[in-house]
Amino acid sequence: MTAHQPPEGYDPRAFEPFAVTVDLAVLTVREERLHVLLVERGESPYAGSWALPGGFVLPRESAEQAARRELAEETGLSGDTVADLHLEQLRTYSEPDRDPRMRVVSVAFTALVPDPPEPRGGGDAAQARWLPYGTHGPLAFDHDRILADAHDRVGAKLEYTCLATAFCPPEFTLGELRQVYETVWGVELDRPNFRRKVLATPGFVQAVAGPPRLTGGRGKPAALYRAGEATTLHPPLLRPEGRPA
Amino acid sequence: MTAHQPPEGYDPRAFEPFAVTVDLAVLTVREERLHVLLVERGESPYAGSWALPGGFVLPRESAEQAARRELAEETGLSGDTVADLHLEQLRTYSEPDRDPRMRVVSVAFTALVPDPPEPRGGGDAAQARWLPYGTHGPLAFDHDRILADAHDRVGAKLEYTCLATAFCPPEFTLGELRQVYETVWGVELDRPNFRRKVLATPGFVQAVAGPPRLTGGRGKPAALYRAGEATTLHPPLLRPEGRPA
DNA sequence: TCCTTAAGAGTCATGTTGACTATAAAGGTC
DNA sequence: GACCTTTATAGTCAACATGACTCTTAAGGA
Repeated sequence: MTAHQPPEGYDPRAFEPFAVTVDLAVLTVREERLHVLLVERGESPYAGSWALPGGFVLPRESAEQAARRELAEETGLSGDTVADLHLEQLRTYSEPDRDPRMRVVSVAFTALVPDPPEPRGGGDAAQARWLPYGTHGPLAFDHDRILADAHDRVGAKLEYTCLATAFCPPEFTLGELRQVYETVWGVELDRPNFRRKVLATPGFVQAVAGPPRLTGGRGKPAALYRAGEATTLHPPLLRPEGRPA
Repeated sequence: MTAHQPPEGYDPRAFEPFAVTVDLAVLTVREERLHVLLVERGESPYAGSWALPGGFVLPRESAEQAARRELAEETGLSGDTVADLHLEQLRTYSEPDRDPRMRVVSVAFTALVPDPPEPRGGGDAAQARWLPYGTHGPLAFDHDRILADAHDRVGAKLEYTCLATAFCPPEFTLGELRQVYETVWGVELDRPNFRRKVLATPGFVQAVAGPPRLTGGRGKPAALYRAGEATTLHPPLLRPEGRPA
């Protein structure tokens, strides 16, 4: 078969059509734990299971537009808020039997959100909720794998990009930033070394003028920072041990 | 719209269906230049332009299966050879108007091949050819962007994975491996430092017993190595300057 | 025989990292 | 109020990795 030329007599409409959907792995750090946004399925298949939010790509939108639209609908976030979120294509899942009902090719996205606003279901029934990563049972469809892939990807990208700031509110302390790394990687980092590394990387964070902020309780107040201009880290901030699987 | 539940009255078959295709950015290093496998389009749109090889995903195959099948068909490589190639999903391109004829969502893959066997068109007309990267005019559809994304991705992955060995034949010299880095990154690397770094990374390469091989002409014969067990580089082998755009 | 090319061994100064120590500034407890 | 705990922030020091080199070896070509 030649590139992009259907074989003789091929008419895509003659086949059972492919449905194209988006799935969203929306992650946040809340109370020192990684949380995922999930919806509970009401119907078969997988009725009663948790699933990643998502939905069909409409005829005139791109997969990314569909992802932002679904995210707004399922979380009740405003369009402006959703427009600013860090949204990144993860990969596409296309196994023929991943959905028992029909042929569905799904473009998965990873979204990172700072302060987790409690979601409210959109106009319709499905209630989206934040659950601690790993505490939910098996997810519907191949969503366990999608979620695991998203976690792997985010963990890897923390090493060589400034992605961690996407988990933080506009102004944050270095302790909060360190907490992001510790939570996603599941390790403890040395405070002074982390601080030295972040401040030595030009453009990672920029100091905010003004008084330090109380950390919410104990300890010495911490200085505030904003995300900087840089998007990549050179050299990278590597995980303690070797790379995980 | 609730996750994976079509809205009321929604029937995917009622819409113009989405076609799902794969596009392949097949790269190799030949004569110290990066080469891309391209096919010449015979029909409108973009008749006469070069395009990435690719084709439709059939109803019962995954995108990756379709990619390997298309690759075998368009290069004339045997199924076994294609089965061993390094094939990696790049990302999915889904802009509504990327193909003027119909709605086509394309899953792009990057394939890395070692010694470039001159391809022969499969049973059908399209002649696939290796062209030096950048010497072809504008490609059909959004393939310039796909190819650029593939190049970026490969360049970045050379830094922190053992991917470079996928460009090399089963047994290779460190000079050939260095050539891969230099060609993809477009820089010159210091020979002794490159050697030290590669040999110091456990599992990157393993020495092959036996006599050294003549490099094909000048210079001292070089020892041969095979790809090792490792898949990631710790610490990474960073590009000389900062990261490119 | 001499020149050129590339492999491979080794040196040295610099930069980065991991492990630690110490001090400052908050809240909590008795 | 004295004292403990917690967290931020400033340093120190040794191990390690890197970039820039030099030098030797072993091939082909003129």
